Amino acid sequence: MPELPEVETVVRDLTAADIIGTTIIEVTTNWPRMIQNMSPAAFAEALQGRRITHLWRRAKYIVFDLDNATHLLLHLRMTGKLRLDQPGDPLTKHDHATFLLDDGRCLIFNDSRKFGRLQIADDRLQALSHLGVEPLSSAFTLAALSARLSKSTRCLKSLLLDQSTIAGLGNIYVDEALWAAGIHPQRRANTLTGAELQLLHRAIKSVLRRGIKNQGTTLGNGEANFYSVAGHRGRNADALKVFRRDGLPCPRCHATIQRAIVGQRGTHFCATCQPPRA
DNA sequence: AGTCTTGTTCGACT
DNA sequence: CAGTCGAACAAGAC
Repeated sequence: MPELPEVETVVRDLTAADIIGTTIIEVTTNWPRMIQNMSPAAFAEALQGRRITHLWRRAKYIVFDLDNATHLLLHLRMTGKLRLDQPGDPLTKHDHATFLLDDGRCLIFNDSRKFGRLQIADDRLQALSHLGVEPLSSAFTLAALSARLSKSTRCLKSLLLDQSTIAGLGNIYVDEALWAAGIHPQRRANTLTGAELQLLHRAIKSVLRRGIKNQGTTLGNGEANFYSVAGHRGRNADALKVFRRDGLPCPRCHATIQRAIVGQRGTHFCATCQPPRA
């Protein structure tokens, strides 16, 4: 599933494909609910003739800055994918939006589960204001993490998945970070010790940086998996220590990795390295 | 055929 | 009221 490292990989691939500087000529969509706050006709009209001036990521959002100071926000949710087609390439199943560019290429948004969302924002700061701190930015300090966690009685994993706390973590990287830090996912957030907060702070940055370096995590071969712009797979699956490895030995202590449902999400951990209580 | 999965939003509960 | 929790969304994988 696209989390921060996967979305960052998509943005880098689009940038490398020289999408910045192109102009959107024509827009088609076929699933009205994927466009937020706007009719499909208004959405197409807002984009046609607009030049893409910059491209960047905030949390799991892809942001296209446009030449009239508006922004196209795209969230891939669980199964959204982008690809760049050459003229004449056929559409495929689950292609839900097309953006014809002035160089003849076509940016295609494909999403088998239709959970992905597109949005036009006049004010990007307001549109993204619900998001918490960017975990690879200088604002993500140990003090910032400690302040947020110490104010909550919530189960730690649920709080880390909350995008208004730390923006960009998802199920894979939360499980990996908690294993790296040696902290049980069901600990209450405000019960972490100073030493545990420091371990978690380092672990979050570490697993995300490694995910980006490996160009994202692609598990299995189904279409629900992550594929970046050129259709290439991420290499980070080999770096995972616990995610979807239940029943296999823990890489650190060789105890069997457990799976449980925490906050309605499949959760993988080592009960020996990550004891229930500190 | 039925269950599970996933990120985010929204409504309900405490 | 604020914080927390769980249902809902959609459709492929198994």
